Amino acid sequence: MCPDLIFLDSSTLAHVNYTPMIMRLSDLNPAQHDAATSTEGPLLVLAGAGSGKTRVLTHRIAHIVENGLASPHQILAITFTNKSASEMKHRLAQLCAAKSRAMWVMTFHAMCVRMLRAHSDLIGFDRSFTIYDADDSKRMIKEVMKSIGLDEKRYPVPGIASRVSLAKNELIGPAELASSAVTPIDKAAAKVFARYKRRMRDSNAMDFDDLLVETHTLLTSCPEALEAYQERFIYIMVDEYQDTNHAQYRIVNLLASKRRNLMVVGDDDQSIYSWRGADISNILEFEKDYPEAAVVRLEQNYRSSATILAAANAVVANNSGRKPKTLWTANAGGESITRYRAEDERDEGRFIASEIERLLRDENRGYSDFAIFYRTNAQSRVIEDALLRSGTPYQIVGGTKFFERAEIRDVMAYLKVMVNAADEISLKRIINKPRRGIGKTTVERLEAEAISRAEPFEAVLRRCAAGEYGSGPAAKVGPFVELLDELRASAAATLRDQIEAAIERTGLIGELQSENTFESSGRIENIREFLGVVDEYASARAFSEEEAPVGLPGFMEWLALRSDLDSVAEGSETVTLMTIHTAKGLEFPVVFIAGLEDSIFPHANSMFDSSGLEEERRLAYVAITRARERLYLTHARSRSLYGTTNYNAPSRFIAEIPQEHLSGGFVTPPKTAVRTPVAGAQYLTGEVVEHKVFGVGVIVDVAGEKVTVDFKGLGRKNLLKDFAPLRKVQTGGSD
DNA sequence: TGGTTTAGAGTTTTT
DNA sequence: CTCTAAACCA
Repeated sequence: MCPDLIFLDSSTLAHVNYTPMIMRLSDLNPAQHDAATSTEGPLLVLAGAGSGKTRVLTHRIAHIVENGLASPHQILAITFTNKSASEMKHRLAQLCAAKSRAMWVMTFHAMCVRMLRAHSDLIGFDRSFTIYDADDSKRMIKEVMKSIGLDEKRYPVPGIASRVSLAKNELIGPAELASSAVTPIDKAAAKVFARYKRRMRDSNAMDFDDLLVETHTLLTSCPEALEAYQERFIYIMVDEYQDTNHAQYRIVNLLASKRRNLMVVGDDDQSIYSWRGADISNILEFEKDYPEAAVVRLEQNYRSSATILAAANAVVANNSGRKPKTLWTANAGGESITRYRAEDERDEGRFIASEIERLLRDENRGYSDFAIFYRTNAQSRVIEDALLRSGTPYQIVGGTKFFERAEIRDVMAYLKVMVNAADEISLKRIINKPRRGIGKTTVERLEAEAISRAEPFEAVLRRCAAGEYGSGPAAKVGPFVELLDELRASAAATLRDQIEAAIERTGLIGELQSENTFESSGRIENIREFLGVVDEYASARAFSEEEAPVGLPGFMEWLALRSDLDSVAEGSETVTLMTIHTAKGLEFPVVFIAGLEDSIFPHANSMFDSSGLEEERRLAYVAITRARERLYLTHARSRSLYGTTNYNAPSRFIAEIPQEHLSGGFVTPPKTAVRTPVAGAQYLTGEVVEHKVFGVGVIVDVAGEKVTVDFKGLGRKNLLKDFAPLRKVQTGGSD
């Protein structure tokens, strides 16, 4: 997908000459070599940050194949992200060429989907089941709550959803959750869970958690299936083991229990997803589960300067219950860490922007050398603002997501309904999009009818279209049902043609065109961009496995399991902004960690219990260890958040770094760094402009100092008209 | 039914 | 402060 990316996380690249096509175990240090060649029996690899674990994993797999210990299709390597899966695949392709194709190198969820599709009949789902994302899942929970009369005010949907999700991650079912429920909200969650489960099954849909739960069910209730996989996978490897939840842990154990050639790689100090059900004890207690396990520690860090590593070590040393390990490096001491105490968050942004400009000049660096991390997304705004003022090109990773846009979700809902007629949530989403006069009351009546008849929603729609509920609704619903039939019957030469024709036929674009506003033209643009995603899929699929489903169902599966992170444009010369969670697994020469204040980082909600605080500390450890050469820690004396100003103490994590590694504290930013603003420009709504970072966009609104610009593919941005690096574009259209 | 207004909520989010 | 979603009115 992004060939340039292959080595991005290759922490070892700096010291080893990587030679494609030739596997050289001699390139590994003794511990790495040990981990790569200890193939028989269980193995726990404790891999510190930047210690070359991906390198070990790929060399180990290559070693297994080269020595004929197993053939490629008998190897299973599980990762957490698509990004690390594709990185590993690329590296394997270079190490052992075509043989890597038959291997299962994929995420947990992708593995589950593959198993579930192969055996869907055994677990009572149709092969064409839909994967619901968090938004679909929340809608379903909402519907369930409405149907049993639970008040959303008293029982907030996110609270119910997270309880259900955590239960699933623990492999706890509705009945068990009900029996352990004490508080009203827990009782409500258990009630919702039971019905949710039923409705999901009726809709032939699974959410992300269900993929794990159902796979576990499959493997425990169908011994033949389990045995087949146990026989097949001679060697199993799991990356980021510290982030496995209980369901994942059980699935791995089931698969590995026969041959016991299980290698898990992880770092307990980098466990930062416990709030999502990740269970750190899975790694801490691996040796209890597998008493015969060998343990290898990768303790040499190849990434960071000695100073940065010392700071990271010092911070994380304050946590208790860690696996004992000391990360060391042969790298030079390097620059001391710069601490900057800003007056407020604007000053903080200004400092970061000016330091970037200074290093760019004095150290001859490029923009892509820099990354800015923050604890919460809300912090990015002010930093963006400062970067815009200084004319620094940047990209935000995470943030507003293309696939969360309403118009994209609408298109996807149509496609889901085409694949899976039982998908009620998607059906309800599109029933009145574009507007066809089917309002809330009609939908509610049809829904009640569906429940009382115990029929699928679409069946009731067909009754309605046939006139069972009068001619008025029939006239509205009839054309919709016809549309569905047509979409499902459509045949086209290519997937792209099929989807393009479907979008056209739905009338979504037609409605947006008749709106004829700048916003609607942006939405049309987004829908067109969606077709680009189809092409992206086609090319991604072109050089991957043949076992995966093809056509529209294959595309929908790929869409459901992909993430926005996959499409991050890494080749571009920009500063990168992201949350610390997103930064895990990446590295940059220069790193800024912003907002190091108590109640921001550590976050107020996690500050007052020790497990929460320890996870925040691990987050700090992850953030610090992303830096190769230079590290900046910034905090602000005052910070306004949600309209109120707070005075936060500097983060306790700063105090945990030995003073000899810190410099500054009161660095004054040079004022000269701020670029001359392009003051005085007048913009009118509808004008086309070009932005240094965001590209071409249309002015949607002008209000005082601010202009709102709708950028192609990026959506709307509020910019300061006198500072933003904007330039008027002569032509009328933005194609 | 559909547009407008107002009320409330706002850590982190690999899939 | 700023975005989203439910209530409200035409």
